[in-house]
Amino acid sequence: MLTIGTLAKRTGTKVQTIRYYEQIGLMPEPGRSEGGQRRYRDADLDRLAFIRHSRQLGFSLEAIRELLDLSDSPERSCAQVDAVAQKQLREVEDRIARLEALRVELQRMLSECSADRVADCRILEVLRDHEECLADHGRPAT
Amino acid sequence: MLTIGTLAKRTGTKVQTIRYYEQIGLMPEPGRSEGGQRRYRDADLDRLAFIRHSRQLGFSLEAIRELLDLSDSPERSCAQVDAVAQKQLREVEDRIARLEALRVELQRMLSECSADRVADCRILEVLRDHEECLADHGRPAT
DNA sequence: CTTGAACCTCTACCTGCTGTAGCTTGTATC
DNA sequence: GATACAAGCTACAGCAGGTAGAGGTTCAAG
Repeated sequence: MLTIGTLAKRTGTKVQTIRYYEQIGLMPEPGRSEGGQRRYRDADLDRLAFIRHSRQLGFSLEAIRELLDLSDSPERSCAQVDAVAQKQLREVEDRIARLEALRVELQRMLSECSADRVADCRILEVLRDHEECLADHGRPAT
Repeated sequence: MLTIGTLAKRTGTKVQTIRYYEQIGLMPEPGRSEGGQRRYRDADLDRLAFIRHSRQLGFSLEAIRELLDLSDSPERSCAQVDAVAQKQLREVEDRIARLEALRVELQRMLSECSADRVADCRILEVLRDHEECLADHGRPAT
């Protein structure tokens, strides 16, 4: 029987985060000690590790929920698992592309500014006037 | 005198967002009509455009606040402006690097899985076991 | 038996908005 | 002047994905 602190240490998660995952139904409600403290099994440790690792790969909690559900039915086709991962890959690629555009723009901005007074600062000028931008950055980059 | 809706349309911002910026002190409190509706000047439009454009380049509201403050003192050195932009560039580069690592990992995961049953799915295996990862992805990728 | 670390619940806060409810104002048309 | 309707107003709740703190209880070692 593992305490919440042990789980936290072994998976590199904060204690509060584990309780949060329980609250949103991502982790099951564990058993309790006499005094009411959470007591976990090894299976819970595995599940939490899965969640954390998926988070590190950028999956949303919703996607992780889906992956966990899928992995509970081992006889089903893994096409759905594939689809979830593909979607995640596309999202990551998207984000990279958008950030890349920002990077180029920021670099250009910085390289252009050689003024020393704020009044002549090219950076501020570019920020003031979208027209001076070459990049197409419609959405904020998340 | 411009209404909030006009400002919204011209800058591609939602009306609520403008009110939110006012609430957090990023936009000044504008004058009001007899009936209490906000009425803006052209300077407000410029300021909002600056904010929105900076947001599109990924600057945080805190950074934007700083940039706006700096641009209010045109005689000062623009070194600080430069510093803010540099920091933003570094953050973007960081995020790109982390996402790039994720991309590689996700791609590898996907290419390895040729099972059709969930039970044999490589993707789920990799997610279960961090050790199977080559990439070093300590933090979630934001 | 006492100490002190670790646990408990509950609530609020973070960023950067977005949406809704319920009401008021402004303006164009008749 | 009456009326219709868009657009404005305030206030509050909610999103992701947690994090922090208050104030109190339990567990395990010595």
